[in-house]
Amino acid sequence: MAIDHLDGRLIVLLAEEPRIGVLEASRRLGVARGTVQARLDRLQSNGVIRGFGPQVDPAALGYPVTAFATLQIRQGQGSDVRTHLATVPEVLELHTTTGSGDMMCRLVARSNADLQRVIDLVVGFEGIVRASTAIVMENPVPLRIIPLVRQAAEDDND
Amino acid sequence: MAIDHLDGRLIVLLAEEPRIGVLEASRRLGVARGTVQARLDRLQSNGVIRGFGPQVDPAALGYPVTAFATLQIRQGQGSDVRTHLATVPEVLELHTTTGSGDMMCRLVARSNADLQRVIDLVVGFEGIVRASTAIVMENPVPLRIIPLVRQAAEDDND
DNA sequence: TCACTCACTGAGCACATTGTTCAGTGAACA
DNA sequence: TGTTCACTGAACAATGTGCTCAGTGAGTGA
Repeated sequence: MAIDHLDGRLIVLLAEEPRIGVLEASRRLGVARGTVQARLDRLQSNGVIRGFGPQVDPAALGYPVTAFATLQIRQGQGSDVRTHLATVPEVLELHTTTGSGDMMCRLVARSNADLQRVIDLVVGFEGIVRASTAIVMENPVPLRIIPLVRQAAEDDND
Repeated sequence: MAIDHLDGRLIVLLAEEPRIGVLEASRRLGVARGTVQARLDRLQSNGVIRGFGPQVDPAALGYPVTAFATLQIRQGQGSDVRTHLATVPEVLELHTTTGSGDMMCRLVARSNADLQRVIDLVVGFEGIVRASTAIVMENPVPLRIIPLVRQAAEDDND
C-alpha cells in the first residue's frame, strides 16, 4: 500500500512519458528491466495503478461545458437515484457526501443550453428533492495526481 | 473534433484492454494497422485522447478520504488563491464556478483527522472568505468517460 | 551465527510488435 | 474528368516483450 521512492519515480516517469516501454523506463531509472517489470506488476495488483487507459477530454469530444450538481435525495430513494444517474452518459461521476446535500455529481454538456437538458434528465426523477448546480468557468488545476505521488513517495523514503 | 463510429470503438477498446497494441487493436476492429495508427495519431493531435498515463488510485496510495470544498474568495484575490492551492498536493483539482461559491476543489487526505490538516492548509490563506466541505462517503459512479464516448460516436454515425 | 527469504541484477532466448514506407483501390467532391 | 483523401496490404529493419536462469546482497528469525 505504501510506495517507496523507486515506485514514485516510476509512476512520475510513466505519467510524463507514457510511450516509453519497460526497457526504456529501466534505463531511465537506472535499474534492471526485471525490477521495473516487477514493480509495475506489484503496483497494478496493489491497485495503486488502475490501468493505462486513454485519457479522453470531454471538451474535445464536443462537451465543453462542465458543471457540478448537488442533489438532495428523499429518504430511502438513494439506490434508485444512483441507478438512474448511472444510465446518463453526461454524468461523469457521482458521490454520496456528508453536508448540506446528499449527492454530488459532475456533469458535462454540449453547450449551456444543452446543460439544461442534462439537468432536466438528472433531476427529473422522483426521489430528488432539490438540486443546485454550479457551472465551471475555469479549471486552474486540472485533475492531477503527480504531486500526491511525489509526496507519498517521500513520506516513506526508503 | 467529432468522432465517428470507428474512433469510438477504438477508444472503448483501448479503455477496456489498454495492454493491446496497435496491431492487436487493428485485428479486433477489422481494419488495417495503418488505419488504427492514423486514427490514434489524429485523436491525440485533436486532443480527444490526452495520453495514456497511469491511472493512480489515491486510496491505494494511502489517501482514502476524499472531499469537495466550496470556497468563497475575496474580490481580486482569485489569482493568489489559485497559486496557493496549486502548491498543495492534496488538492487534486480546482475549478472556478458560478453559483454560491467562487471555487470548488477536490481534496484527498490520509484520514478524517488528516483532512482537518488539509482543510487548514487550503483555507488558511488570506483571500478565502468562507469554505464549506462535503466529505465523500461512497462513490457509486467512479469517474468514467466510456458512456459519453459511445454517445458521441453514435451522434454522428458514419 | 546460520539458514532462509526476498528483491535485484545481468544475461540469454524466441517471438511479436513497432515505425516506416510503398503502391494500389475506392469514395467523395468540384 | 481529375483531385484529394482515407484505407488496404505488404514489406523491411530495428526494437521491445515475455520468460527463464543463476548469482548477489540485505534483512529476518531461529
